[in-house]
Amino acid sequence: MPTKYDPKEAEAKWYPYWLEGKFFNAERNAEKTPFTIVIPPPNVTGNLHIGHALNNTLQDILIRSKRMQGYDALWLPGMDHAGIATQARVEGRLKEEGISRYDLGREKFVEKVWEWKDKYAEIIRRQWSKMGLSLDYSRERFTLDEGLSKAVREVFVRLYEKGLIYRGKYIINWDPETRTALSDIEVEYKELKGALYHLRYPLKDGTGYIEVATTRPETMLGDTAVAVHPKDERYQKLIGKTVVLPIIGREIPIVADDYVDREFGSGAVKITPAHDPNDFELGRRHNLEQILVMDEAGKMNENAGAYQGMDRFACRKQIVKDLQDQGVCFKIEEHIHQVGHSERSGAVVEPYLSTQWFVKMGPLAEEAINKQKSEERVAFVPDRFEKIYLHWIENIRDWCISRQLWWGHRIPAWYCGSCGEMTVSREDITTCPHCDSTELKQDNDVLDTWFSSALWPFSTLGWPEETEDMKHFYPTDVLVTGYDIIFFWVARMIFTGLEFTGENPFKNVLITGLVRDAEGRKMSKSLGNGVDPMEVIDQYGADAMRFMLATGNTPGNDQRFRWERVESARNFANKIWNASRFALMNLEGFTAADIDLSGNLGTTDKWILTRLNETIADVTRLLDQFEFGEAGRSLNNFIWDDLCDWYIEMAKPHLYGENAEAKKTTQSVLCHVLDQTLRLLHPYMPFITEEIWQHLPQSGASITVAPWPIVDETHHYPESVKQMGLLMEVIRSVRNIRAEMNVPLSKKVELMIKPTNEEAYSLLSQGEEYIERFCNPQKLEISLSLGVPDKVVSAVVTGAEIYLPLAGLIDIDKEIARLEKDAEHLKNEVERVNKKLVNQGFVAKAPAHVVEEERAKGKDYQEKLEKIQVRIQELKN
RNA sequence: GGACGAUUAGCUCAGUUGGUUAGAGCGCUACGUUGACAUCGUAGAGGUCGGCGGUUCGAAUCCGUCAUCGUCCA
Repeated sequence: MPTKYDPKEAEAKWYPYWLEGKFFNAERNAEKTPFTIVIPPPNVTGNLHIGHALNNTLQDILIRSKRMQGYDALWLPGMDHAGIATQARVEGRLKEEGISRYDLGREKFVEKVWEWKDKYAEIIRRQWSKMGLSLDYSRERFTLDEGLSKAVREVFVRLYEKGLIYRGKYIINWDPETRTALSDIEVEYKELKGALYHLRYPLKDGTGYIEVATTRPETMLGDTAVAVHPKDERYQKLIGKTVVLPIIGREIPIVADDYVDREFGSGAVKITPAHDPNDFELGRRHNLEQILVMDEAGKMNENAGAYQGMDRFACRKQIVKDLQDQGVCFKIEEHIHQVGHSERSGAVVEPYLSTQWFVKMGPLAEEAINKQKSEERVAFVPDRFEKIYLHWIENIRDWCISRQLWWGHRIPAWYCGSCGEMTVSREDITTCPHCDSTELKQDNDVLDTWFSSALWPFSTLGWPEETEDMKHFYPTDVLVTGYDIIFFWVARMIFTGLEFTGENPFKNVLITGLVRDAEGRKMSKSLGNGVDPMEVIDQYGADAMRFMLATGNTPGNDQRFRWERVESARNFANKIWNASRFALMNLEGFTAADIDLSGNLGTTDKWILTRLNETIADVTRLLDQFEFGEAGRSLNNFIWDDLCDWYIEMAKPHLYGENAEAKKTTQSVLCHVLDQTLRLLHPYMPFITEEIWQHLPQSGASITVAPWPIVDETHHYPESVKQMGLLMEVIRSVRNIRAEMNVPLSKKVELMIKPTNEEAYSLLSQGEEYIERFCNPQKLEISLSLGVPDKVVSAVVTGAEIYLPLAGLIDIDKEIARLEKDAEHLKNEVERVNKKLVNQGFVAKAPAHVVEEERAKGKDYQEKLEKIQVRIQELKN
C-alpha cells in the first residue's frame, strides 16, 4: 500500500463493483423492514451543484447505514423535466443558431428537448456515481416517463371530477419574458424605488376632476372605473358620477367600495380589472368591463390606442410624458414598493387577466392541516420548519397549474369545435363524447412542473397501480431537501399524498441549508462563485467532499464552502489510510478466523474496545437523530485521537515484541477495532472504507452490505477508561514538562513517579512499558516511597506526582514560575468550587451526584495545590 | 409590519432536554523526520459565549428586551 491514499483509483474501482454486485438494489423482502428515500429529482437542465452534493450525501449516509443495519433499503433515483427551466435552456441553445421554438413547431421542439434530456440525464448519472451514491438504478424514474404521466393524468382527472380542479378567467402572474402564467410562489418580490404618479381625471359634467395615484400609469389605458370609500366624506357627492378617461376618452363611473384605503394617496383609486388582482375583485362586484391593454409579451395591444406595439416600460415613459403635457399628471413622487419578478426569468411579473387552470386548495389544505395537527404529523427536522409549513398551508390560495409551455404534461382536456363542450379524460380521445364530432383539440397548455413533482413519492413506486413496491416501500421514511422548496415541493407532496394515498408520503422531512461561498454569499451563475462538486472530487476525492459537507454544520443552517475544510477532510482520509496501512503491515498472515478477543486483554485493549462501544452507541444514536455533524466528529475523534494517537502507539511494543500470545491478542483487537470503525465510517466515506476493508482479513463481499456494528457488552470495561486516563495524564505531563523546559524527547532523562495510592501504583506499574515508550526516560522509577532529590522539575496529576531530576539543566526560577502558574490556576479552581459548596442553596437543591462531584473536584484540586506549594517551597529553599 | 434564524477563539463552526476547567478544524508560536502517516507528531498561546435585565442554588444553554446581520411571509 502506498503512503498516500489515492481517491481516484479507489473510486474508479469500487463503484462498478457495487453496481455489478447489485448491492444497492432493494430486495422487496417481506421479512425485512423497509427503509425508503426518494431522491429529490434534480432538474435535467444541467449539472449538479454543490447543494445537490450536500443533499445527496446526507441521503446516502442514511440509506447506507440503514442498509447495513439490515433494513430493506431503497433509495430511488430520478430526474425532473423542469418545465420552464429546461425549455428556456433549449430555447437559449436554439437562439444561438438563430432559431426560435416557433420556427420548429411544437412537435419538433419537444423532440429537441428530449434529446437534451437524454444527454443531461447521462451526465447526472455519471455525477451521482462520482459521488458514490448508493442508488437503486433499476427503479430510476423521470417525471415525464410513461408511468408518471399516467399518474399525473389520474390525479388531474380525479381532482377535476371532484371539483378540485377548475378552469377560469382570473388575474394571474404573467411572465412576459417566458410568456407563461406562474403560480404565486414563483413570484419573488423585490423592493424597488419607483414612483407614484398623481393623475387628475376630469368629471364628465365639467365640474372639476378627481385625483388618483398609481405606480403603473400605463395601465390607465385599461381603467374602467374610479373607486372611493363609501364613507369618505370628501367624495360623497361624486359617487355615481362619470369621469372621462384621459387619452382614451372612455367614460367610466365613480364607484364606492370598502376595499379602498382612504388614507392612501387622495383616497380615490383608478380601477383596472384586467391588470390588478384587487381591481379584478372590485370589478366583479361592480360589473365593470375588463380591458386588457397588453399582449403576452408585455407589449401594448390594440386597446392601447396610439401606444399599441410599445413595450410596457417604454409606454410608461411616454404616457407619463403625454399626461404631463396634458396637465393630467401633476405630481410624481418617489415611491418604494414591492415589485414581483419571475423566479425563473427575472422579468417583472405582470398581473394579467387570463384563462387558466387552477387547483382549489381549500379542502386539500384543510386535510393537510388536520393531519399535521394530529399524531400522524410529518416530523420536520429541525422542527421550526413545521411552523413555516403550517403558516403557508393555512394561508394558501388556489394554485394556478397551467403553463403556456411546450415541455411538460399536456393538460388532458379537449375542446370540441362542433358542440363547444370540454372533455377531461384519462385517455387521449379523438371523438367528442358529447356530440361524436371528431373536431377535437387538446388544450395547448402544460402543467406546472411541480404538479408532477408533487406525486413523486408514490408515482415513482408505481401508483396508481397497486404495485408490490408501493405496498412494501410506501410511505417513505425520510425526505431530504432544502428549505427553499418547502412550499414548492414538500407541502404539495404532503397534500397530494394525503389525498391520493391517504397517508403522509414521508415520516420525516430533513431540511438542509444552503451551501454558500466562502464569503457567505449565495452561489449563483451571475456571480460565478459556484463550486462544482466534480472539481472538488477531482482535487480531493469524493470521500473528503462528503465528509466535509456532512460535518459542515447542523441541519437547517447554511454553511460556507471552504477549501481548507475539504483539505482537512482529505487529511482525515489519509490518516485512516495510514493507520490501516500500519495495521495491515502487522497483520501479515492473520485471517478473520484468527480474531480472538477471549485472550488476556490488557488495559489498553480493554480501553479501546470500550471506546469503540461508546463510539458505536454515539454514532448510531446520532445518525438516528440526523445529527450528521456530531456523528462525524465522534468518529473523527475516535479514529484520530484514541485509535491513532494512543492505541496504535501502545500496540507497537506488542506487535514488535517476542510474546506471541500478546501479539496475537493485539492483532485481534486491532483488526476487530479497525473493521468495526470502517463500517461506522462507511456511510460517510464509502470508497476508502471499501478499499481498506477489502484488504482486511474478513470474508464479506462488500462493506456496503456488512452488518452495522453493535455495542459488545462482553467487551465493555468502564474501569479501563479511568485507568487509561491516569496513564495518559502522566504521559502528557511529562511531555509538557519536556516541552516547557526545553528538554527534547531525544534527550534521556531520569523519570520518577510517585503514585498517591496502591491502586495508582498498580496501574502505573502495569503501564511501565508505555511510559518508557512515550517518555523515553534514561531510568524510570515508580514507587510509593521516593527519595526526591532537591533539584527537580515536577508535576502533579490526579493519582501521581512526577519528578524529573534535571540538576544543572534547568533554571530554578523558571521552574518556580511554571509551578506558580499551575498553583494560581488551581487556586482559582479551588476558590470556584468552594464558593459553590458553601452556598447552602447549592448543597440543598442541586442533585446529590452533582454536589458529590463538586466535592471530589474540590478535594482533588486542593491536594494538587498543596503538593505544588510544597514543591515551590523546596525549590525556594 | 409579522415570523424565524444567526451573533461562542484571528477565521469557519460544534456545544441535543441548565451542572464540562466552554470544544474542534484551519491559522498562529515553539519543538520534533522514534520502523503507519510532514496530507504527520508533541506542547502551547488565544474566548468576561453580541449588550442589558430577569428566572434559578447554578445560564453559552430558559424568559424579556435592545442591537447588528440574514431569510421567509404580508
